Amino acid sequence: MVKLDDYQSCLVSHLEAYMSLSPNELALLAELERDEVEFDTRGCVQVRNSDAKHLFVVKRGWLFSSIESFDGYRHILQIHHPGDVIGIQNAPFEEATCDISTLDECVLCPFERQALGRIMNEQPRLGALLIAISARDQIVAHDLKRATTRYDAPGRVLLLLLVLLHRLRVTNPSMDDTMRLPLNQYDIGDTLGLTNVTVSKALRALAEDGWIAREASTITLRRIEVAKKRLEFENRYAEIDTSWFPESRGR
Amino acid sequence: MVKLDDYQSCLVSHLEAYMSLSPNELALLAELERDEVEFDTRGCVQVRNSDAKHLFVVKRGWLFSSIESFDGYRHILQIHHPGDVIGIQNAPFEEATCDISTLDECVLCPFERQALGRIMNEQPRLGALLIAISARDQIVAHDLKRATTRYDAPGRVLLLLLVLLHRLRVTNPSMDDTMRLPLNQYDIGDTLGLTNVTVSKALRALAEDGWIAREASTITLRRIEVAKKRLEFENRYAEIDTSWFPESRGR
DNA sequence: CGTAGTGTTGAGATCGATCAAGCGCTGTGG
DNA sequence: CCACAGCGCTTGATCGATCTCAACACTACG
Repeated sequence: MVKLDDYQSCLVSHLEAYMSLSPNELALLAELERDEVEFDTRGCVQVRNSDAKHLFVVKRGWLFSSIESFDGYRHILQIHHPGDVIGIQNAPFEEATCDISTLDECVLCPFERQALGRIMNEQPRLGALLIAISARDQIVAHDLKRATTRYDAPGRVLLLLLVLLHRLRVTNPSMDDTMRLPLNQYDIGDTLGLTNVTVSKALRALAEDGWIAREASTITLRRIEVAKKRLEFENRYAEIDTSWFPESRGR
Repeated sequence: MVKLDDYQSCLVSHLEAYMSLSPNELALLAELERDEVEFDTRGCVQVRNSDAKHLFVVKRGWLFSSIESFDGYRHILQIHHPGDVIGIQNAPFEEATCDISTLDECVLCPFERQALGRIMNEQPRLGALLIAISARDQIVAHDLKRATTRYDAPGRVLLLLLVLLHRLRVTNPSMDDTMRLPLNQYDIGDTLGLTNVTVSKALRALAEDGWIAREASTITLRRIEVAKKRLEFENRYAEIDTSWFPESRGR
């Protein structure tokens, strides 16, 4: 258990990138982030089929949701960053539909699933935003799925890098084209339906063709605009249409 | 424009499979289904990047959401059945993120995106259920994505058939193991990341191995329980945990 | 100094894509 | 009634991208 009061809430930055929040909404969000739990690198946060009592706000660190088959294969469904809420799309199910693991040292804020119902009841506008962000993440997952069936290995890897960079920029607007990548090549492979071997070769090819520059676990993207066009990349993170949201409640 | 007042609403059957609805909630739903529009077989309902003003309730017929790349490839994201609401996961975006096309003669009920906000405001419990159903469909999409990267062609096709059968049973509880399949082999391929040729061979292999029986566009599944285990199929349609939903509003 | 985790490289095997030809059915027009 | 075109489906041959298997390099760490 660690207290990090000096951190500005990443969740608030994430949400305020799309909509400015009222004091009441901020107060409700603060409740979600009341408890903090620290997790080690490469640790396990949630096990599939266990009782999914909690959702999590990511305060620090990267995580991923995955499913492991009985023959040992792992499929990574989604990658989570600071400012994300994990578990909204699992809300329909009592038991966790996937494993959740850390890629980093992480600080998470667990909160009860009931809180989601309370938000929808008391501050429906905030509820709509959380739902919309979760829906946006699903669209991103669709984009990656399409790449998985349509592009070769280097194309898939490059698209994933583009997606990650644009996601990070939402909560770090000052970022340039360089990012730290805590995923190893097995992780990337399990996200894109490739093996670590193919990922290694794809990264090498991307570097040789001048799409990326690598240095340890840091990656710089080059020729981003060209890459976006080639891969038909759409930045799903740019904006969220809030025009249909219910009105903010005074209290 | 066609009136079909004698139809029991499939949307209501779909929702009541998971939660019984109050008169107020039913009244709000009825408003969504006020307008009816008929579409021809293999027609276009929505074009990507057009103004996504409407969501749709499916009253009759099958549809699919897809994305077409500029090189002509089509990727099918989701298949829609009577009783579905199309467009909830696109709500965050002003412009449609995908095309929507019919597979059948369809009857749809278009409604304004604002209505979703109103439901979340006035009947948050009903809003939560609609969101939960949309989230469930995303989990199903994840299952199919996993199959796409992990299983060979016959495995993918068989999993898709299992998914479709279980979805149809939600709104037709009396169904047996036979269903009409308005998808052609190109459609199946575009859903699973295969070509029509591979789908043809996969269906043939499945029939030879006794997993399915075919007759025109009708398919009967055999040895369903064994297939479920082999493919680690989970029936996401069985139940939705409503325990966290906000309370029903008296008015 | 040994071990575990990660990344690299190469050789052979495999599954699905591609290409191509042909079949059966349906609707249309002569 | 027949000829024809279009569509969906089938089947076979060849090709290529990725997987599998295996060996090895590098680093961190005890």
